[in-house]
Amino acid sequence: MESSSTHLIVQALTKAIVEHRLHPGSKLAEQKLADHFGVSRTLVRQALLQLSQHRLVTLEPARGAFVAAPSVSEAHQVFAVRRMLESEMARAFARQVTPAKIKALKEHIAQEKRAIELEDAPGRTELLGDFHVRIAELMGNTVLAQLLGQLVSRCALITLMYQTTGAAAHSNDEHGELVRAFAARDETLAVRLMNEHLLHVEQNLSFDRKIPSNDISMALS
Amino acid sequence: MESSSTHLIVQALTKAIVEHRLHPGSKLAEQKLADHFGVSRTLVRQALLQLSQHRLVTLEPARGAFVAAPSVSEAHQVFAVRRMLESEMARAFARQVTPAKIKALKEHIAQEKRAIELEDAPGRTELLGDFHVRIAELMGNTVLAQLLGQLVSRCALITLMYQTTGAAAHSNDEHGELVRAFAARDETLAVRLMNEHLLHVEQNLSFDRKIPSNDISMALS
DNA sequence: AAAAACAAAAGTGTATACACATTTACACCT
DNA sequence: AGGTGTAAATGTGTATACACTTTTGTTTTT
Repeated sequence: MESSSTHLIVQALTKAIVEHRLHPGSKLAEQKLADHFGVSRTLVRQALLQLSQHRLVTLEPARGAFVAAPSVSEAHQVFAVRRMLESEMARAFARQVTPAKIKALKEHIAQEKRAIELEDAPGRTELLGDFHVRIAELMGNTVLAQLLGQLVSRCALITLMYQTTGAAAHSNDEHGELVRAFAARDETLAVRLMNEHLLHVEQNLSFDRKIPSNDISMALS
Repeated sequence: MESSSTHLIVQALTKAIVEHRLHPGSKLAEQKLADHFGVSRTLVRQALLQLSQHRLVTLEPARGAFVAAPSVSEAHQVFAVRRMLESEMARAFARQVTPAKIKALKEHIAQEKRAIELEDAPGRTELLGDFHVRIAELMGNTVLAQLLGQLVSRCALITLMYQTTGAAAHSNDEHGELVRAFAARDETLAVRLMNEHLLHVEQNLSFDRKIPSNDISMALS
């Protein structure tokens, strides 16, 4: 089993949704997607099914697939889960940190900074999210990394891509502080900083936004 | 979209896998399953795709679907994630506990005890796992509840159904202690107990087991 | 007799076909 | 004019068909 064509479609749609090129609520018609990707509806349906499991797409019986539009309550729940999971992840990471890992994170933060300075909004959103996944990867826990990856994607759908450059810079700063706490092996501080960081990100969400409709072929370029 | 037939198949297979009626490594041939459920391969494939996302099934390209056989390393990673997530869940729950919630948990524990006394192995495994999911539900965080549900399923695939009655009774006792800590609103104790409880469950795993092959129609009754 | 090669069988991967539900458009009635 | 009912069109849900790959069993070769 497992066709890589399906995976390509999943990735393309995930990217488009997370980068807000496809807006929440947009209809994802199977035949249109099939034409666009040059495959049959079969593969598109497989992809949509996967995306619905990732909660990036909602499926309505006999009506079709739509880009997910998480409720405010769901958004808060996702962030609550991230705080539970990631504050303890920070503790575990602080316990097993090495110079090489610190270096890797510092390099990641430098990349973030570059994307922010270039006002590359999609790039910086992805990088700011990946920072958290990267920590899990550096811990060698792929289960955690994958789980967190999904949560971060969901948050990206929630977070505004048009997050102010200021807010992005703030996140970047907090990542820096966090790494300093890791380097000092200060568990307690790392836990506190991670918690506060995620609270700040959540607070910066603006939950009052119009959802413009959108054309599939435009969004996928 | 969304056919409930597919969901029925997913549930039936999940139950069979979690209860170890289908053993890790068993081949899940599409046509055989299709015949058994009286549907076409299309729906079976959808179900298998979903199960592979839940990590209860692995898909090998052009070879087919097999009941997942998590490695020892993966098992430890899953438990590590559960400890991170659930210790903080315990803290949050202790903060927002009410008499009604305590009552609900006590009733659940009574059910566990009954299943253990009746030596109902599948029933007790499910109930012992559901205790953790129930806490998330009582917190009103459905995101957390669903996530935890998947992690618990994965653990059930890992845990032995033939877990000794003694180990099951031990888990049941620890659930009771945990609820007492909740009732006393003792955050710190609740966190510690949850951590220790999950460590005990993990330690009781026996990682050296033969995997007998199995017939699909037998297992699904 | 063991190994290699080949043919048949079984099974997966993708496309297409068709039944049914939903949406849309238009004519009809009030 | 506005609302209602009906028919066409559009789209989803499931089954089936067919190409291609893997497996299996048999024959051939050394």
